[in-house]
Amino acid sequence: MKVLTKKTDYAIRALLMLGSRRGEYVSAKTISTDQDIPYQFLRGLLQEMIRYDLIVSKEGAQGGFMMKKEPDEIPIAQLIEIFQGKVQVSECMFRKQICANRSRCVLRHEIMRIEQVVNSEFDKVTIGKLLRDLEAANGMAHGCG
Amino acid sequence: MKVLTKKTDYAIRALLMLGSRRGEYVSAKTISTDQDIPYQFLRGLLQEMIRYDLIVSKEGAQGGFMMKKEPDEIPIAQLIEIFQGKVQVSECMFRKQICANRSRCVLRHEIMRIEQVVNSEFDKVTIGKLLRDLEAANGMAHGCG
DNA sequence: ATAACTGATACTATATTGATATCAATTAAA
DNA sequence: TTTAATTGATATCAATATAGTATCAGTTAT
Repeated sequence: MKVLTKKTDYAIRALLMLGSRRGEYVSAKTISTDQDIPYQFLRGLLQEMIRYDLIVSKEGAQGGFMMKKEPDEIPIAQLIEIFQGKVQVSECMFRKQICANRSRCVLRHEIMRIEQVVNSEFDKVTIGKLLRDLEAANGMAHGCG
Repeated sequence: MKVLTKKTDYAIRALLMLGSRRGEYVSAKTISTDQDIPYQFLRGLLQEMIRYDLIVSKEGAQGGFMMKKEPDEIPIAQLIEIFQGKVQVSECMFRKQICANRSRCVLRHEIMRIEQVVNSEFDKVTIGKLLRDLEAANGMAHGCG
């Protein structure tokens, strides 16, 4: 079970790069080369992130992409939602048996509870937090592990 | 993002049925009809669960499947692992940048931490627990929600 | 004018998920 | 002892999701 798909993974990496170079426009080509992300695939992801107001773009020569939102205001939960759809553990799996009427369904509650835990974990980790972790790691004797 | 696939969902329902009729052999056909699970698909799932020692089978007329393990010893984490593969948030997404050497990678740690939280949640919910929830729900004024 | 860019969109390939079909072997029971 | 109900094993197929490529029009700094 893969929790993060390539799309989300690439998007996070692109945002980390933009986050570390705030105020400049960074081209898709630069991000693609630097982060080793397939160029056209990345273009699509960047467009999508514009639609969600996470970044802005500038067309033409010397154009590129730039962070719009604060890094701390971008939890990876949001990126997962954008690129993989809302986290849903399952539809009420017990409907056929006892859930003619759903809201009191204790089993559903159990499942929803997990859903919330998972989501809240992904909410805690923001691009801002990852950027700070990254800085700290770079400060240390280089190479990790 | 769908956390439980049909396979896992069906497997849980099948186990709940076997769990509520312990000591008897229940045929795939009965489970299929009762739980509205595609027959041949279910057969495959049951075979898989035999391989993992969760259930046993008896061939021939009046044959079927029966729980082998204690319901409390079957966390849905295990079913997810069997039918969807081990939960892995992602490969170290930052390798290219700083993770020539992985084990000290703080970012990787962040990701692994979430992985553990998610897994531990799915570990807490066992077939046994769901069976008790189910009983409690059936005891209440029928229909939930 | 031109080269470096993004916007938009269509397309292809591959993998995963969900489902069906078939036939041999086993067993309870008529 | 035949038959119907069943599992074991395996092959195949369809639908969907994921990953990646290609193309062309429009914009802008130089």
